[in-house]
Amino acid sequence: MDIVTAHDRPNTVAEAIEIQETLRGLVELEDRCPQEIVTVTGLDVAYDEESDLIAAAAVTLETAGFRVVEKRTVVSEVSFPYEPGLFAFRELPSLIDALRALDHTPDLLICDGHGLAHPRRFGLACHVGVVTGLPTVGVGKTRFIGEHAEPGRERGARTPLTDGGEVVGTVLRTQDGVKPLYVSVGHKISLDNACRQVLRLCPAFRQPETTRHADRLARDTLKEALAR
DNA sequence: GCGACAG
DNA sequence: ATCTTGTCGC
Repeated sequence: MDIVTAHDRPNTVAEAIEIQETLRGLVELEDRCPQEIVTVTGLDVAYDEESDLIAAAAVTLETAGFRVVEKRTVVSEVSFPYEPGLFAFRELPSLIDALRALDHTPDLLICDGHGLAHPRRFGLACHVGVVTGLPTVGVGKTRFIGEHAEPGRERGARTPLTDGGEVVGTVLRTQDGVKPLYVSVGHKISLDNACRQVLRLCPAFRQPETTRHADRLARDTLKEALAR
């Protein structure tokens, strides 16, 4: 698929923050998802502290049946340290390369990190969305910012995630009794639709099928790369 | 100044 | 993210 916007590689924390402040203005909040979301791509990475290697995976599924239709992986060296609020700069280069290698452009991207639920309202999901021009959803496993009430224990239960008086995401229970997921808008999708899609992608487990596939593929790819 | 802090 | 055994529950 084509990548519409080039992404900068900052050399300092201050530079990275500056880039976020600039790109945040490009996030589109209007839902521009197709009526029928046929394919969804899950993104995830795996790291190796010793070698500084990072393996990124992009797996595209058909929403009807969750069949894998395409998958790509990329192994490279990390170029930015982990910094809360800036970790997009660590994963972005590899993720974008994996996406670029896809033959078909998906209808939606599911990211393993927050979107608007970020200190500067520009988490990984927003960054991926702006760079690809595609609708993206941010799915976090733990809270980063904001406050929220505990959602009911049943699948589908949710409570708003608020920060500084504004709703920045939704705390969504994707299975009965499991820890909830933190869903937030990345780009070109409404929070309501984002939750609907995430719930649809979680028919049996806590995490979306897309993320589960990408997570496993990234891990296996890294292990294979380290074995040689 | 003291905690909190996506992956 | 990753390091890790046993163990509770379906």
